Amino acid sequence: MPQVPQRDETAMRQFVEYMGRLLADWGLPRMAARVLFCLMAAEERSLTAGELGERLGASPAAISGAVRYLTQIQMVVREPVPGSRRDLYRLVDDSWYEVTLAKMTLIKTIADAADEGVAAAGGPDTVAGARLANMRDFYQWVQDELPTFMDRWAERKRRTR
Amino acid sequence: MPQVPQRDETAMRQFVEYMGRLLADWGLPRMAARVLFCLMAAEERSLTAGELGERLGASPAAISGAVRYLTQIQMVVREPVPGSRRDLYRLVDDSWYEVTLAKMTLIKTIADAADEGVAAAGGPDTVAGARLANMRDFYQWVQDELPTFMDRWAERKRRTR
DNA sequence: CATTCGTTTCACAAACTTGTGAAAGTTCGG
DNA sequence: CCGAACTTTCACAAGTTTGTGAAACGAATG
Repeated sequence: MPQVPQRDETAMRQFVEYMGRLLADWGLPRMAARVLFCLMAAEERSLTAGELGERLGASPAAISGAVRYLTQIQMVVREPVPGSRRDLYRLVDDSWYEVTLAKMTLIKTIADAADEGVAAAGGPDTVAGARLANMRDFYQWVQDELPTFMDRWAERKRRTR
Repeated sequence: MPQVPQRDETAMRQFVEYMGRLLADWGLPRMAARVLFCLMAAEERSLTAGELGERLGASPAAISGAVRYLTQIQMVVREPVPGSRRDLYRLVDDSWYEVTLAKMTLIKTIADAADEGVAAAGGPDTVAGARLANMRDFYQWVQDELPTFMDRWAERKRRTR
């Protein structure tokens, strides 16, 4: 007889902490990353600030700051519950797809900055200018190709659904 | 008569600082980022530690730490000069392409971690498990597509050369 | 073999991040 | 309205990161 899938709470807590650390390296504030994966790991569709604090062993203040950040970058939505003081926090669908796209805006910034550098160097025919132009072209190209790249994921997901 | 391209030292110094800050946000140690762009911005093919320190207004100690880091991640090579105490530091060609690829290994790590999460959640048929499986699939797909993506850049560069 | 120039190492100081406790603010229930 | 339940804000403490000065180290030169 097949074993019914069993949730392993201990492993889950470890997972949340590990993933939190990974995404902290990626640039998210640490507590925000932990809250994010607490939501990812929850069987519930949404959690209150109190529940988050309890599960993570963090103070209400820390949770407050974290969810503010996460709603700011649109990975989490706040859902006020009518007739209650608690707000519910829910993950935004496809937020991973979105946040990865958002991260990529930095690439455009880098390409633009490199272009400034080319000008300051005295144009692309100087030694430094050529180096910088090369860098600019690479990141510009990545920037241009990204939308198509991401569309392919949307396409694939549509097909396998 | 066309104006000869003129290097603007002031703009260049600003560019180095600005780009340094951008890449510090990207995850590089700040001083390493500044050294990197000091090299990018130089007309010379390579610079000594002393020159780097002078141009950046940083101590020898700081330069030492920064170049150690940069050689570690293979964005810079140290070229000892025979019959001299000074080492020269030179940018590695195509290092931007390379470093971007290297950055992407984190994606694989994230996909693997997400897969652990699916198991801990009790499989992809649980609510949390399905969420995590979705995340895993996205990053796994990106990971799989990246080599092809980067090959297209190499291809394009070959054509436009 | 001593001197000098250049680089590296180490301990410490300054600045920044991050999370907590406590108090204030808000919203619902009586 | 008053009290209770949550949440947010703020000042501060703890932990990290980052760069400096000083001393040690190593290599070339006379």
